[in-house]
Amino acid sequence: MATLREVAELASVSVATASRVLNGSTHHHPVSTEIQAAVRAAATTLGYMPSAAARALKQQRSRIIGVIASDILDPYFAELTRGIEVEAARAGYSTVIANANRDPQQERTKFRVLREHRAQGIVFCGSDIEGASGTAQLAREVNAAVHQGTRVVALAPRGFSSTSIVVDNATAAVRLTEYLLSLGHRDIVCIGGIPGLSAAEQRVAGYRSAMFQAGAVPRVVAFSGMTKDSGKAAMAELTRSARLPDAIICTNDEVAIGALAHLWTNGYRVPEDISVAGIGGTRASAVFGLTTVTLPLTELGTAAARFITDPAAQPAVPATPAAVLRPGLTTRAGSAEKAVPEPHR
Amino acid sequence: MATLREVAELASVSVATASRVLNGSTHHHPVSTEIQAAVRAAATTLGYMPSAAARALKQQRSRIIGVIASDILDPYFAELTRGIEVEAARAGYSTVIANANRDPQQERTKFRVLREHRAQGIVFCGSDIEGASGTAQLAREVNAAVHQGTRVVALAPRGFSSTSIVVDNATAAVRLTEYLLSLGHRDIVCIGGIPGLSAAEQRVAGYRSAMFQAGAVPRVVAFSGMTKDSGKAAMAELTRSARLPDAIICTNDEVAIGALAHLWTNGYRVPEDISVAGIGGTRASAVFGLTTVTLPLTELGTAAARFITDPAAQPAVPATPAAVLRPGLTTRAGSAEKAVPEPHR
DNA sequence: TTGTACGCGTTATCAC
DNA sequence: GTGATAACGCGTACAA
Repeated sequence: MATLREVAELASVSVATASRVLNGSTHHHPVSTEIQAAVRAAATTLGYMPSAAARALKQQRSRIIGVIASDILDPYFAELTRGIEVEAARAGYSTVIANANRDPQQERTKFRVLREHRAQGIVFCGSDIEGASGTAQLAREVNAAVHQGTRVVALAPRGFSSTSIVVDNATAAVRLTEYLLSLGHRDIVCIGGIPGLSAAEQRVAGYRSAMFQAGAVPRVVAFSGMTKDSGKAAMAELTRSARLPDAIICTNDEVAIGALAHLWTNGYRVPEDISVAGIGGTRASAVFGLTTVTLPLTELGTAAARFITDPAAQPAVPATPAAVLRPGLTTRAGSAEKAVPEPHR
Repeated sequence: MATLREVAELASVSVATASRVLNGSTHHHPVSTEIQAAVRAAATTLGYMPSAAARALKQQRSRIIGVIASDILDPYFAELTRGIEVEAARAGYSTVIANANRDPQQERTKFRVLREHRAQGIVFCGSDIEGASGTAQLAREVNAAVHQGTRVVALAPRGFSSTSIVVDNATAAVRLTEYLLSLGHRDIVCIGGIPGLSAAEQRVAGYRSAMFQAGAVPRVVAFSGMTKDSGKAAMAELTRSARLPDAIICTNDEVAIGALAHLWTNGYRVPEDISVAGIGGTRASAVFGLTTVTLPLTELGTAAARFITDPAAQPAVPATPAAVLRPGLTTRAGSAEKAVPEPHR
């Protein structure tokens, strides 16, 4: 690939001039029109493309935002990622997305690579798994990086000392459970998600506390995953048992959609036979008319990106946008059929 | 961030020695055990992290694979991306994923950024939109890059001269249509997708030709998008019309799932009232038991990544894996209820 | 076994 | 307005 030097030679000017024309501040450092034309022509014929590596080396910064997504196949993270990406592009930054497959070891690797590339900031999408092999080491490494000045943002509960922009998962689950109780449901079962996953645990805890509060008996099943597949499997298990519960609360929308898939493809009617609800508010949930708590995914991503790109926002941590209960078609219609804003923090 | 020089100074050795220790070329260039320990200790205390920029500049290669995804929210591309990423990581490469939002202008921008970073190869996930503003320019730029030696792989039909690993969309649609006809359906409607999108057009063309072949009348509706939302909207439109068709063929799984969402949430029974089929074979399609043509997404991604990471595969273009018809629960059970392998190319 | 010195492509600081 | 030239951090011939 052609270098600046070659362009300069072809245009019979110095590299400095070529640099000024092609990458630089012609405004602060005027170059005559003819020479500008000559340089541009040379660049075109040579197919010149500036080297990001050389520029980063010289300027000591990268204009790169690193994103470590727990599972890029989960629309929850895909939407977060998209929010980050849009805002980053607006500010002239490139986004590097790395998929960690919910594996702390992979998170560590990706984190290291991103740091080697001198990413200006690194965003973690997805919470940690307590006790998983590598979680503690990752936390140590992140803490060290933060201490060194790297900007790290967590968009989910994390056991390290980064900036965090996190919704209140427990409260979201409480509101959702209260809503289902208000519809007259008592036998409400919760499908659990991944054991140890902080966000899931918080949601389950919220469900439990709301059930206790109402004098109802909580029942949590199927700590098996956060995907449609695991939701479907959990629902299949439940339908095999003697009596169907009144309602199902799932730790996220994907699990809920998986549960719906099982019910629909097996002749059950929702919500007549059973109510189903999720947490997240992904686009998919809207398509299925799922009752859920919408978390402001795009806004979370935007806030994270802005925190990294905006040098002025140095100490200020962006406020967490509110989660909102969105009643849908998958729960029996009730009297409390209105959106309940949930401010917090 | 600490540099190699600082590490060397702290360990009282030369930068050359420090480099040898920290980059593991110790095998070809032995360093005494004590000095190794000293260097490593210094690196740890200083929190040394090698600069990818400096290394790339020196070594003239990046170990980066760039991926330009048409729509990261579409699981089709997410699965492709994941396939690329896994194989890339296996070979010690980092994957940079860029989302183009189906916009040729954004594709151009991302492509340029990836080239500036001297990505060793760039993979396009998603086909082009004929006639869209920017498509022609993008093609010109890609052709120039290819001509210059950049490895570009397209995983969907594209109007430029890159390597391409593409499934035969037309044949996939033909097989699917023939299958529905074999079930006794005659009034089969096709939901079209995005106008001008090559992959969608090819699939629609396959549907049309199979219908003509059987003496049936093709009807294509709703060229509005490739998302669940657009599938749902198209289905809503169809259910408003006088008579429901026998079956629906959708250009991709997302649209089909959107159609199913409308049917299920409005009391229709599938496949009793109407059959629905998609193309793609994403995980989501399996969860819903959708009849579809499975395209080997992971394999496509793997092949693309391997083509880029493996220098030996210089001229050889990987063979395209086969697409397979997968009858599901969303089409009336018939006599031809077996998977039909579809070899091609 | 260890050290010296050069260059990768770019930008910034000078001088002219 | 334009041109030399010195870094930026690293890897690697080559020398010792």
